[in-house]
Amino acid sequence: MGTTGKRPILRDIAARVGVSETAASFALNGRPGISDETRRRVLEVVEEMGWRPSYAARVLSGARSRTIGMVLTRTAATADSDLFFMRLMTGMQSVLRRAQYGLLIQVAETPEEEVEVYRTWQAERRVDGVVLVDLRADDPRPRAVVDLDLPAVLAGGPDPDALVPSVSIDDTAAMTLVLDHVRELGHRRVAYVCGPQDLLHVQRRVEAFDEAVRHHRLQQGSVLGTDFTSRSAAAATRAVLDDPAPPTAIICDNEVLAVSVVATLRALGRSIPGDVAVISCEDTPVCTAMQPALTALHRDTPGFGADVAAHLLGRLDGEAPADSQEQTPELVVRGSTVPAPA
Amino acid sequence: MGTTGKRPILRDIAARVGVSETAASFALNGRPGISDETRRRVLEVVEEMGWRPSYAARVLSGARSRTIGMVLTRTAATADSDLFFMRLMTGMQSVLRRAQYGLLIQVAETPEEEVEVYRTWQAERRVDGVVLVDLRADDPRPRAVVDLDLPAVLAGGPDPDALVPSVSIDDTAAMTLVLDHVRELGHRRVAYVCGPQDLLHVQRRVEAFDEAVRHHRLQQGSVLGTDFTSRSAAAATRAVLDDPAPPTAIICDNEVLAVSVVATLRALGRSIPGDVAVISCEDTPVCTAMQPALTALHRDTPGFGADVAAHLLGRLDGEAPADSQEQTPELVVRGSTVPAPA
DNA sequence: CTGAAAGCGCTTACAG
DNA sequence: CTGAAAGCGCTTACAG
Repeated sequence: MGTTGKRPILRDIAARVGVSETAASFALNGRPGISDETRRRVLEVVEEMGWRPSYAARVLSGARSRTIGMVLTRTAATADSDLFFMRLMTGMQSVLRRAQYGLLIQVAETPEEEVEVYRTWQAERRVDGVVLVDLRADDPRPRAVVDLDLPAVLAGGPDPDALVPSVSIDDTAAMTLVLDHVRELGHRRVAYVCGPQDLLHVQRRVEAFDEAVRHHRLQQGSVLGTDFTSRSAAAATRAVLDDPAPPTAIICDNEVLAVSVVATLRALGRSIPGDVAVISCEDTPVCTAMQPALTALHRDTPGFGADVAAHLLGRLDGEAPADSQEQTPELVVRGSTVPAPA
Repeated sequence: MGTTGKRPILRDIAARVGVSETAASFALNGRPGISDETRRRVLEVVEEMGWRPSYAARVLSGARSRTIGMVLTRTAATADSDLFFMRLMTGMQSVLRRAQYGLLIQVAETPEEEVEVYRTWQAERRVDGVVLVDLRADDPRPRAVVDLDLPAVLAGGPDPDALVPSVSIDDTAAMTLVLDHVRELGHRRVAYVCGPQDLLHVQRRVEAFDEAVRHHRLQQGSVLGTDFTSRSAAAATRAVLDDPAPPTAIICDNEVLAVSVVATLRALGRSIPGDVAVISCEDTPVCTAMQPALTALHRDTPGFGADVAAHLLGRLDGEAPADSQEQTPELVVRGSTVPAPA
């Protein structure tokens, strides 16, 4: 038993004020033709009776659902991508909240299941738009949302087929930043421990890495694929250190990989950064807590989420689809590449 | 322009089949009084025309919203709690998805703002129930959801006022597990680096720790509060090691604190586990990637989320409110407390 | 400036 | 076994 009696409806408000339901509705929605006095009284009674519009009724009579959907397809889930999602969501919320939008979350197991969720959401008119993440090669999702007429924005693009507008991070520039730092320190043999290459953002980074290696004629530039697990990163590290000319710097796609690489190097008797420098392409609290702290690419993921949400809301308000670009992440140099002055 | 024409409504289905809208509705909702043949034809045409019920229309005519709400209040946000939330959400989804429920997420900045979100959700009939997390001392939320008549379940309880049923982890048993392990290894001086003590689950662990220290007459049992940041954990570690009889084992509330404690110990020239053993009360990929790997309390957070969701759905189906208890986390012993045999 | 009426797309008593 | 009608709680042309 709550303290609330029966929930008031608009009719109750109108009756209490002594006007028609139409008048009350107009007053609330700021439409013309209502005297200031009436408007004031309506708002007063609404406040007094604690009325709030029924969401379903509003949507049924044509209003937007004021909900954005996001599906997380948990293939290769990692702690690191979990962090990324949380930050993305938090950032999106900062914008959505102001616009009175909610965020509907669904977890799927395959891209096909994810597409099915979009189909349902659109058919039910349950969301106004969706945010796509982790695009892969030959991903069915952009085509699907276009066919469904479901407004969408890609968080981390671009979409190679240009079907869905995106908010992108310049992966090439980010990788260049890392390699410039490494080269300036004099390293000529560099390895890159990356994630699964069917992820387009991994692909872009690998291409940028390869390109830089060629351009600067580095002596070594191995790309070591992993499935984002510590185990695979450890195996990759052991393998590459067997090389007669092993790398003196190792770039890691994220923090979990970096922590594993560091541990493996130590187990093999290598010191950091003395023997091998290590860089993480993702900055998390663990990077600063380690000893030495990890040099890392730092990006403002909540800010990224905010931009993604703003972009999508803009589209819903009729803005033309357009790709936008985030600021390049910044490189935070720490002890894993440059020893602290004694 | 999608490939879809106009979205069909139930009337179109009924017309196509040649029955009344009522008949079509009854057929779809498995109500009696419809011939098998009619039912079959309705389902056939629904499939053929790709009809799905309008969410808003259904809710407006009395159906449940089939949505569960969860508000994250980001006071003292840490990477670790982000991981926890993601896993909780993922686990909840595994149950919600099967029940055709969605999860609506909102981020708030204060408990008061969180309560306001509940008020709005309930007034709009936007969710059927909510999941509460991170209860604090004198938390306004249990009272609020009760007053709002909003079904709720507390993830990680119990609620001291018993207003809201909970799914709990036995924090006392978990802490006992850790201390038993540490005592078996012969440690008599133990410190506990914990989170903010206004969090009830932290409070419960601290009490269990204190109790065990008294009961087993340990020589030292310092509780070191932190705000969950690496910085505060480092400071706490330095401080306690200045003690004339410093701890030989340090228990940490989570992985971020543990990583920081390990780094600080190393910086002070202490070896792990030789000089000091370290335990994390939260197991994440970083715990296994470190060298030595961290002994940690491992719990099945997705499973916990699944139980929480099932509990809430049960309440919505009329089950009596009841507290339930999760399995005690298990202790995974690794190199940070016991050196690997050479 | 305001009111009576229809409509959004379902569900569900109530008659037949 | 089936149909006509009312209702959920809003919004919005359309008359006055």
